[in-house]
Amino acid sequence: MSQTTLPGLALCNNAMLRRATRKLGQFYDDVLAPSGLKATQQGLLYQIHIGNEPTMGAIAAALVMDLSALGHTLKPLIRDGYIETFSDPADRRIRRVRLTSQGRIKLEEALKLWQVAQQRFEEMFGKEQAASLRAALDEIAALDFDVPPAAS
Amino acid sequence: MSQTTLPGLALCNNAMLRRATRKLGQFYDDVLAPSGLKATQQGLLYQIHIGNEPTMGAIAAALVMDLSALGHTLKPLIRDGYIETFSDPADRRIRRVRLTSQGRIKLEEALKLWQVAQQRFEEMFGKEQAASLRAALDEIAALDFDVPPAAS
DNA sequence: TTTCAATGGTGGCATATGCCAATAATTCGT
DNA sequence: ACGAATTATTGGCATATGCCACCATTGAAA
Repeated sequence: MSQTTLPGLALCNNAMLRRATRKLGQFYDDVLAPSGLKATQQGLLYQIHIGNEPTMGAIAAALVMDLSALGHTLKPLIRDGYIETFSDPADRRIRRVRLTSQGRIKLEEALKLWQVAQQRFEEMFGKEQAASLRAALDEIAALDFDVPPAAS
Repeated sequence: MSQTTLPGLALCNNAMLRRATRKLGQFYDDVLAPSGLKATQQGLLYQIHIGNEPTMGAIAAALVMDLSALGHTLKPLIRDGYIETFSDPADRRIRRVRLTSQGRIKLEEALKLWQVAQQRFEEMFGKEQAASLRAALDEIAALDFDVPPAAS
């Protein structure tokens, strides 16, 4: 009877977010499977595609992702020949990323599948509700939890 | 100009969900850091705590998580002495999980920090909005994307 | 220009998650 | 009771993500 009395983790915003992410991620991954890409990879390719040979830092910032995490995540995509990186001639610390022609083809293929997943999900969840959910999620991603000390 | 014309990934429900999860996860993790637990681990300890010596399968189902993933995630917690598993006497295939006394203490400690994170987030995002967000996320976790073939 | 702090990445290590192929323990049909 | 089908886990391998330490390059100060 304990479990009916205690609050459960349904109150934790973070836990609920992760749980829904697992669920939705599996669905998008399933639909994208025929392309051989995971949803995260497709998103990454797309982000690179819409950027203008973006820098790693720019991509990481756009995705609210740790720079080193991004680096790790790019590796399989580089290995599989979908993207390539190159140093910015003006500042050799900077590395820019772009799709290879193979990457462009693969992205196009994956986008078709993505549309299927996206549509199917919104059909079940509600297009309106999906839009407001995305808005809320965007707000969260933009929140500025003030960094602790920052003794300037 | 490409990037101002093309839709960006803000339309992808899955990508937005992941992005928000990264952001919020980092925040909760930061706040929980003094306890030495990640937010995922705290959530797991809590889930075990409110269950009645739950089975691995029950926990995985509640969290909409792959059973093997759960197994992997439990390892550090077992290693650190916060939880322990034991076979169900009635069905030795089943393994049940429970907190150790050390785990109960650690969970209590982490819960205090969790409240701080939870409160701070809701203060910024809005208590009402957080509640409806959780409701939406719960709905997603409960969706039944009909499994493909299932030729019964 | 010599030096040094700041910027941008990479590599190592650890957790989070998933899929698939064993394994072990049960259950069931005959 | 025996062997097939089922159930509950574990282990191996791969991606997703983060933190921290370290290296290369710049830009600014002395």
